Amino acid sequence: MVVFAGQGDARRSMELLWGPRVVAPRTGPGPKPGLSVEAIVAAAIDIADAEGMAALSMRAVGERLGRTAMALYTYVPGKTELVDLMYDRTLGELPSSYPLSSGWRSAALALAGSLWDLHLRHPWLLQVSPARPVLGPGEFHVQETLLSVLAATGLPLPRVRWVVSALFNIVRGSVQAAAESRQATRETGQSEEDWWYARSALLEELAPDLSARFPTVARLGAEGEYEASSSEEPYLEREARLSFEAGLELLLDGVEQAIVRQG
Amino acid sequence: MVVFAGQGDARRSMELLWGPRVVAPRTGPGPKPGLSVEAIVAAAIDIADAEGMAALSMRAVGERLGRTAMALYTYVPGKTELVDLMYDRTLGELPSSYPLSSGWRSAALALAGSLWDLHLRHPWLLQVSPARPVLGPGEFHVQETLLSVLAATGLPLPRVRWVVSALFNIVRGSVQAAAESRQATRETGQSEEDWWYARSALLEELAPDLSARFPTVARLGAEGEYEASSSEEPYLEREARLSFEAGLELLLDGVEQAIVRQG
DNA sequence: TCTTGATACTTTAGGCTGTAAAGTGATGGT
DNA sequence: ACCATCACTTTACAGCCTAAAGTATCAAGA
Repeated sequence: MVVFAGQGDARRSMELLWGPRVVAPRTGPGPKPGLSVEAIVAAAIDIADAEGMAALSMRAVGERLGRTAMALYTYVPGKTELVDLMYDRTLGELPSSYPLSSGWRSAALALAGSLWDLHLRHPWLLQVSPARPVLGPGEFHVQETLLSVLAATGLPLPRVRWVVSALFNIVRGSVQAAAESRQATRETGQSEEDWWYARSALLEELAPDLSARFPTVARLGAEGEYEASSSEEPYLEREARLSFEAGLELLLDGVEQAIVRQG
Repeated sequence: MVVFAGQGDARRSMELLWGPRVVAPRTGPGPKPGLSVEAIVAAAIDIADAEGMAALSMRAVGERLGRTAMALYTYVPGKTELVDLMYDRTLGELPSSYPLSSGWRSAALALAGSLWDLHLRHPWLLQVSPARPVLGPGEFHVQETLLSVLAATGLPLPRVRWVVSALFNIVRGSVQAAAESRQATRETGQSEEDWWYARSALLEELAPDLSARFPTVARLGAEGEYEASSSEEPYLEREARLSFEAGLELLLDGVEQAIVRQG
């Protein structure tokens, strides 16, 4: 059974999120701190970037900093809060300037691209789903950036929020496909081609009536212009990016129409 | 370091996914099986539905069936495969019939609604992100349903796939917000109102310059017509549903425009 | 200068997890 | 009657998070 943070822990979390990131050196008795919250968060992010969220343990973070796992508890209340900090600090990386001089649409496209890049650099972001919003500066920063760019559509702000939410979800969903494919390739050491080849052989054998049961899927597969990844970009990753761009354009077309309608 | 399934395990997984769900009673020496893969999967789904993915352990599933954890390994290779089965069987629940008689748009809306309901009934679906597609009958069923409904737009199938992907992502993203809010309320025992109240007081205290740093967010909060949940539906859940519906309409507007454009 | 108390960090320990390996006991075919 | 087979349990182990206790280091007060 998971134990949840009480009132006091909530305060502690918020202080870590919003407090000063460079702490004044301690005065008074006792040894000086050898670490800092920010150093711990940075180390944790490095691990998650390089080896995935599954490899992120307190031991691993401690080891990377030359300490034991328990040493971290001097700085951070627990793993949950550490992950919240990783999440919020990483969101804070999103570039904030998207010139509206060539219109809101191109600004929105650029912003969506930044979001995509951010998630591809830190794919574990997608596995971190705080049960409730973290309410840290990074999360506010992302919301502010999205809202302010899309407010340039001239739509009323509550509707802009819906657009923001749809855009955000399209980005996250499609980048997830790209990131997972990349991670699977790295971790299994099996290329997409090998994986597909083995799987489709198995499918053929175990479900020979596949194209009768799922005709549209089969038709799509048959029409598939698979063109064995002529470029560097792996097939699934490319597919994910294309579907991201296409879905985004559709959404923005809808937004444009909404603008026209309301006059 | 995570160890990944080799070739043989892939076969075993696919057999479990595609094989007959009612196994013929064994002949030959030895005791008769007291459980079945389907019973185990059903028990696991029950646990995940009721207590969340974090509460799903092999011990818990075994206990629910009156066995030890290890008994399950007679039927299922490991927890990974069990989760894949849960995922695929649950996707198979999606209703498949969406009459196109009143047009593709209303069919698409109904289908999106079904997807939303399915995810709200089984919120753990969102936490299960198989590194690569499971390729089970349930997954195919969902793809087939989505593709066949949206193929009625008349767009070329590859473009339909992009629409499907965007629609799916909008549903998943917004239902995630709803599900997480619901889960947090259940697990913490703290209502949304209490949570917000405590948090906003803390924010005010720790980040007094909030509305200067994030003016658009602040403006949205100020214009907020929070109307303290007059209905039964909690605020965040209602917000999530509204944003789902609005985002979906925008996307479908974009699709309609694409149809017109291509003539 | 010696003592005191605060504090960074380590050690130990406990309860949880998934699952490998070995043991148990019932069953049906020979 | 024997025996191979197979469902299931027991035991064990490595890993996880983290509570609690112990240790070493430092600054200030007596």
